[in-house]
Amino acid sequence: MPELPEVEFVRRQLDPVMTHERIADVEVRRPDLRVRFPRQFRARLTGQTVEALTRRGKYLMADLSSSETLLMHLGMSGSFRIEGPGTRGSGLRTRRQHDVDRHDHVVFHMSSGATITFNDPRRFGLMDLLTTTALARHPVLSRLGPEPLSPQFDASALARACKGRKTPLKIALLDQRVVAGLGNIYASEALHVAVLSPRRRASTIATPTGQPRETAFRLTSAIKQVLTEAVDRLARTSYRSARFRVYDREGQPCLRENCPGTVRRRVQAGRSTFYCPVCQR
DNA sequence: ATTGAGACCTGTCGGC
DNA sequence: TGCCGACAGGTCTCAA
Repeated sequence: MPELPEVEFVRRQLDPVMTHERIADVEVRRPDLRVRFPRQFRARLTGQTVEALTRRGKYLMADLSSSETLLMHLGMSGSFRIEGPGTRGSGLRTRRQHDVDRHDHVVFHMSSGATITFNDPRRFGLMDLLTTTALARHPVLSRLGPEPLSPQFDASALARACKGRKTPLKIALLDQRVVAGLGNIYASEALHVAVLSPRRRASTIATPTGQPRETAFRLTSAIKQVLTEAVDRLARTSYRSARFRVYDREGQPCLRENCPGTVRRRVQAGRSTFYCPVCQR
């Protein structure tokens, strides 16, 4: 479920229970997530204070007093449950106690008494513990593209990253080295806002020398708009209830003013893309 | 160097 | 009801 807006939402949920708080203990119930847990995971975390909880793309990073960093990724199905002092348990509890427990892989016991549980049925998530140098050299993190909501992400940056790429534009947007944090939903959404076809070559938004064309400006602001809206909506309405422009709306009318098109689904690189073949060019 | 296909793992949903 | 395939919001690896 998690793309940048959802990960940012999770970060904001965790921040008050983690930042400036001490980790009293950690239970690892199942260490075989996408990446096997590092050695001494529990020992290296226990007793540490979380100094800051930040996000980069879809990654969460807890800076520890030991100056190591706890790196976390939610994969496809990861979530955190916060319980204990100062919190009201999450609705998950009532639903499926059994499945919830079955996929609880890591439990952080904070010295405040709060408990933070990482649950991930598909186990595509990851947790890792990295020194400052290892973090800077991390093969994925060090190559992440700009944060889409930062000033560093502009039409020039996007055009440069897309220059010469023959991949369909939608696929380029999913490449975290182009821009960090877009996923399958918001890539489709942004392309619809920008009125650009997901099928056109990525290189077409740049000139041969990598200068941004008008389409690059449109796409950049569409990405910012779509992500900002989603972050704001989550902040107001605590999860779900999302209404997308095209995602999962196959066969339904295009919502663009005066567009007679019908939303279509097509598979690109093994993933569903939703778009309006009439207005998106 | 790019790019597509398959793999990873579990759950859910619709059709027969 | 039960079985089966298709599909799910992410990423990695491997072969062409």
